[in-house]
Amino acid sequence: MMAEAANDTVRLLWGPPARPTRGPKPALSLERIAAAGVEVADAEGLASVSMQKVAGLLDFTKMSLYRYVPGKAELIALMVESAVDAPPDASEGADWRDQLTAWAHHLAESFARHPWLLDATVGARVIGPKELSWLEGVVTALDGHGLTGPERMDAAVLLTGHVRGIAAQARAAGSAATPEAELLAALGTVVREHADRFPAVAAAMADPGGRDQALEFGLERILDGLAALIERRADTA
Amino acid sequence: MMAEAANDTVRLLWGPPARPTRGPKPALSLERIAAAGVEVADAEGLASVSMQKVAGLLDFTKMSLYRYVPGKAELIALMVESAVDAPPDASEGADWRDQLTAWAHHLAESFARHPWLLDATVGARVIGPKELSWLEGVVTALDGHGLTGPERMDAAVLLTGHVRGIAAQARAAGSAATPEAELLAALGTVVREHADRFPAVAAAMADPGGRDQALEFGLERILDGLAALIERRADTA
DNA sequence: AGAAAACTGTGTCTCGCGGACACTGTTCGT
DNA sequence: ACGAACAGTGTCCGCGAGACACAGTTTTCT
Repeated sequence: MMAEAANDTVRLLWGPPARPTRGPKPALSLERIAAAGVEVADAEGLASVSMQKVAGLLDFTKMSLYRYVPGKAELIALMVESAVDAPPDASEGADWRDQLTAWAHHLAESFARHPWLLDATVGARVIGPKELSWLEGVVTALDGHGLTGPERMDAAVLLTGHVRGIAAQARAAGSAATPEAELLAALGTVVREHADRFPAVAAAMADPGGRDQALEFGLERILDGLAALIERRADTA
Repeated sequence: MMAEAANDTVRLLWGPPARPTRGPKPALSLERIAAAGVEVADAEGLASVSMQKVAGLLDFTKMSLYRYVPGKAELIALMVESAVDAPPDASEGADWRDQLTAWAHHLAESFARHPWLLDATVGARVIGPKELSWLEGVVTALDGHGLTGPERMDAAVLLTGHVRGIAAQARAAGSAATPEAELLAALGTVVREHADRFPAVAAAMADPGGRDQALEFGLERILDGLAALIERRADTA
């Protein structure tokens, strides 16, 4: 039964548009539904996405959505596929390092545009074509530099994890007036109050320095590390 | 009002045990409640944690929990603090690289023991002492190697992001019979069926090679990258 | 000592959620 | 023309978080 659900989702994300014949023409479409869901999530967060709200935005009943989508999980999967950008195509001229840099920046932009993607892409789920093409981008960029298949996949996990971490941090710090900023301020207060127990963090937070370099910083470290490995492999080849 | 909630949570996680005087003695404690929550989450996942279930496990009414905890968010914050291990203390003898390696492995173990920590630590939230001490661990290990405060914090984000990514992947692949494995199998099928659109991923997945190296792989790359930076800083000093 | 105040645990209620199901109305293939 | 397949609706259920009023218990103040 869980297998059925997985198959349903796979068909929704990967299958053909599903062309039935008889009966009234559907007034809605997966695209419109997904777009409405994205609109709600962008405005009020993923937690506020409910069948009611999405249907209401389209001037339909909640239950009518179930004619298109088996359940909420599938709706969110569609929203992810709809909201995530297509990865930059691997410009053949650029070397792997430039390609991956562009890749990471584009992915970070997707997360910045739709912060709820962070919440929607946690945990086990069926992956869609667009999401998979991001993975493909990394693996392609690293092709032919002496790395094994699993190693290239690991590199993708590494890069994705970093961009996600940065996006999470950016969301917490972003848009000064949001309740999230409240929490960041609370963290600062707490650290200052307990500076004796957390001297290193307290000192590091007091230390000025160009902020907003977090994406770049981690990215450069990762790419340096990959470059070192690639060089080592080239030497021993 | 959101600020109130944040302050409540800070007080719960950071404040003193809160010693009231009058009235009947509380039959419960934050520790027992958090432990019960952890038990539910370990057994059935974070999504199954409800006030009802947690209260039932303690043979109490749902509403009695609200005498201890302002709401569900705070309960989960307590659960996180209760479930996460203490970071390894910075053995003075070891160099930063060994310290961070141990750090990453220990953190990964926490995630392995309590997979729901991945879900519980997404998004904006108040951070507790134990969680903060993990951050302190990284910043301390990197102290005195020419890195600025923000850079050391960025390194922590980088490492945390990686361990999280690995934990997420491990959870998806783990315990063969779970529904999660179903999804992984579905991904394999999909990639094989669309090998024309995703040749690099298809090839990489077909490529054999020692699996379960993902944590090590990314960690080595990150540490190599950090080592390169540290060396560069030492040269120009 | 006694009364008032503060606190704990409970029962009841509301609202919003996801989803099942039966029903009416529409459209197309035969 | 007629019946099958399909679209959208209304009603219903169970579960979740949380508000609130209440009864019982313990401390503190007069």
